[in-house]
Amino acid sequence: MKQQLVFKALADGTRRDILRVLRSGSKSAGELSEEFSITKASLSHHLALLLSAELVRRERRGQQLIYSLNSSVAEEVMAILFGLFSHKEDS
Amino acid sequence: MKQQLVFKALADGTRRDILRVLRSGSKSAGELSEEFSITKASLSHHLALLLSAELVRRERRGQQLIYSLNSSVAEEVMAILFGLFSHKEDS
DNA sequence: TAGATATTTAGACTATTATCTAAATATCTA
DNA sequence: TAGATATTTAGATAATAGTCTAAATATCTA
Repeated sequence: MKQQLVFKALADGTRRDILRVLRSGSKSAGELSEEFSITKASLSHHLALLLSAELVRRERRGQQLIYSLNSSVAEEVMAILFGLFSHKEDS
Repeated sequence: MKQQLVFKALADGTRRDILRVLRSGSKSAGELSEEFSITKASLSHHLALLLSAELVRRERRGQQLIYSLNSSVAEEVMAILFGLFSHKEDS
């Protein structure tokens, strides 16, 4: 996991919102775009960043590209946060 | 806690490094600056962002300003990540 | 209180990022 | 295969962010 990519990806509110929307189930790019007031092109840009951070997965279903959460990376992020904030002598 | 401030603060590698350095104990701005190759002014800028996100605390000791971790915010961040990545029907 | 030390603030510059429109690519179906 | 649909990519633009130097502020001490 590339730490810098993950934290940059999480830094944007729209991208965090995308993750929240995907909590209720996988969605195509088009379905996702209905939830946001930005253009499909901008949304695609955000999805590309989430993908490169491996926070979401993508698979093609016919003409559609379906996006879904990749929860395993969340666990890694939390492990890093534990590392950032736990005092050294504590553990 | 202001989510946007926290995630923006964590998005920069230097700031994450500052948090890591502070794991081994509180440090003054000057002591911190010895660990980094940027100017004191730039470091001060990063510390201001970490402060505004409440990821660190600051107290004055004479001429020095001492910075230390604020671990409780880390727990909040992790709770948010759980929220972002856990599937809705799971819980 | 004057000078030294510690740190921040102000202002400028450059790089990165979020957004848009227009064009390109991929897939399906008649 | 032509046209329609779904999505991404390219290129441009405006806002944001990281860094620097120089100046300002706060505290200590002789």
